Amino acid sequence: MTTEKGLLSGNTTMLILKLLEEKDMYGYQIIEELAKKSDETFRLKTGTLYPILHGLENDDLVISYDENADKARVRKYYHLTSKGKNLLKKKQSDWNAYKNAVNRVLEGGMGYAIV
Amino acid sequence: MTTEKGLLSGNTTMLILKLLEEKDMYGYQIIEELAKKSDETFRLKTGTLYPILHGLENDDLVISYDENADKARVRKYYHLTSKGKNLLKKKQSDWNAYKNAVNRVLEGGMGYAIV
DNA sequence: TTACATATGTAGATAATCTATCTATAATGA
DNA sequence: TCATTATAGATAGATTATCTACATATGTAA
Repeated sequence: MTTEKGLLSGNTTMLILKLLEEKDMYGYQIIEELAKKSDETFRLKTGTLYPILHGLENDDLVISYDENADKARVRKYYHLTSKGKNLLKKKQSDWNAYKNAVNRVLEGGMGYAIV
Repeated sequence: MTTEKGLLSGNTTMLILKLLEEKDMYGYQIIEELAKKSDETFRLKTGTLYPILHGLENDDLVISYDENADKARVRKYYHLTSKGKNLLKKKQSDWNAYKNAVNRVLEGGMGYAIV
């Protein structure tokens, strides 16, 4: 009944794409940057993020490449493709429409004027 | 891959409670009013709305009563309880925090200044 | 040597919403 | 009169998103 599961609900992909628009990042870094920028409101679980990244790569919205962090450790960086940029644009526009519609309902207005 | 299932994702209950805060309504009316106020952005499916209303009643967030629309037809009106009003307040505050966090990420800022 | 941070990953559970279907009556139009 | 649409409420089952929990492995600090 709590109803507030993950808070993110639906916009996770948009936020990930947005971060990758600014610069290439690896998974762990995405989690930390998103937490920082949202002031800890969003802290993705690995079980949420990695499957999403794999799905994005599978759909050619991002491409990945490996880079060595130190001798033994390898980081998997993700880069936004132009297809991914287009999806991001669409998702941002959807978000704005959604946000505005919620606000209209919460502001209790009439929807349209009765003349 | 569409990712945009219902658009509502998570805030349906808040929007229903908000409408009921203004006046008592029956299910069908909630669907129409929400569609009107959101300029058709949100048009709840009956399979979404009625289970939510039953859940709200079960949790004492709303109470229902029957009223005759005409000789044969009965409408089931829902009334927001004080418990429901409190939940609405909390959900509105959660929504604002969420919305602001998303906007912070989309505006591409730093989250906080490095001094 | 214990613990924590870094780093990636999968399996299974849960919750929210949707699709699809069902039952009825009233009103409208052909 | 017959078909369609609007009104009104409801449930079963599917889908999807995200979570919890686990698994693996290295580097670093206490």
